[in-house]
Amino acid sequence: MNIGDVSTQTGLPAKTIRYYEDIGLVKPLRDDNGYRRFRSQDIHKLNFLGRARALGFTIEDCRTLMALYEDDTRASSDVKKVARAHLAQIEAKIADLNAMRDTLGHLIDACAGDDRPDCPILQDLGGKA
Amino acid sequence: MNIGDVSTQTGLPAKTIRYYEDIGLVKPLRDDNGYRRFRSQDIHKLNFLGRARALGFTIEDCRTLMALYEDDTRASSDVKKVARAHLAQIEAKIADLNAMRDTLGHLIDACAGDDRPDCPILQDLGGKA
DNA sequence: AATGAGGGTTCCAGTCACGGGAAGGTCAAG
DNA sequence: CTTGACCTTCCCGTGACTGGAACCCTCATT
Repeated sequence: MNIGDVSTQTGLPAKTIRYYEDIGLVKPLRDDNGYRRFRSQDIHKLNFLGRARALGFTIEDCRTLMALYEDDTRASSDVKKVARAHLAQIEAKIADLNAMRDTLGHLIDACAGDDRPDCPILQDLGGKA
Repeated sequence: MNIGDVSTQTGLPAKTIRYYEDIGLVKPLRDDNGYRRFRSQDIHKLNFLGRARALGFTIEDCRTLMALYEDDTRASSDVKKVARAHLAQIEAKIADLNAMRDTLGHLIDACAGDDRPDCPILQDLGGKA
C-alpha cells in the first residue's frame, strides 16, 4: 500500500505518517521507485498511534506504549503507570481550564457588551484599579 | 527600573519580558549602558499581559486587548467579542479533555495493573481485537 | 590593578507535533 | 506525448517561550 491509501485508511495525514517514519515509530519498506510500501503491520501500528494520540498521549508516551504493546512479557502495571501519569496531566489541565472558564465567564457576564467603553474585563486585566 | 526588578515585581521571567519587547508589546527606554529602563506604564502593561496570559489569551489576543485598553473610545462589545471567542475555545478544549479523561479513566479502571501482560488499555489502542 | 559576583546585553538553537510549499521523480490514462 | 495525480526530499514556519553561549557593566574586595 502506498502512503495515500494508508492515509485514507488510517485517517492520518501523509505528512504525519512520514513524520512518524522520520522519528522511527514506523518502518515501512521501499519500492524500487522509492515509494514507501506499507505492510498490514505498519498500518496496524499507525492505527495504534492514531488512537493513542487521540487520547492525548505524547509521542514519547506512544513510543513507550508501542514497545509495551509489542512486548509479550510486559507487566500491565507498566502500561497503567504511563496511563495514570497522563491522566493526571489531563486532569491538571482541565482544572486550569475550568478556572479560566469560571473567571472569564464571570467577567463576560459582567460586561455590558454595548458601544460604551466601560468594561469590567479590561478593568480586571488592568489590575482592578 | 531594570529588568530584574521588573521581573520580580511582575512575576514574569526576564526572558519573557525581553520577548514581549521583541514582538512590540512593551517599549521600555534604554539607559546609556544599553540596559532597558522600565517606566511605571511599562510595568502596568506587563501586569496586564501577565493577567491576560494567565486567562489563556493568545499573544495576538493580548495585543488586541491592550489596544482596546488604551483606546478611550472603545466599545465594550469589542472586548466582549474577543473574550467570548476565547471562552468558546476554552470550552471546546475542556470538552476534548473531558472525553479523553473519561475514556482513559475507564481503561485505567479496567486494567489490573499487575505483573501479567493482559491489558485492556493496550487492547483498546490496538483496535480492540 | 586584578578579580569575582551579580547584574545586564545579543543571538542562536531547541521545544512539540506536525503543516505548507517548492522542486522534482513516477505512473496510468487519454 | 502530455496531463494530472501521485510520490519523493528538503527546508521553513508555527506559539510562546526557554536554555545557553559569549560578551559587557558595575561595584566591592583582595
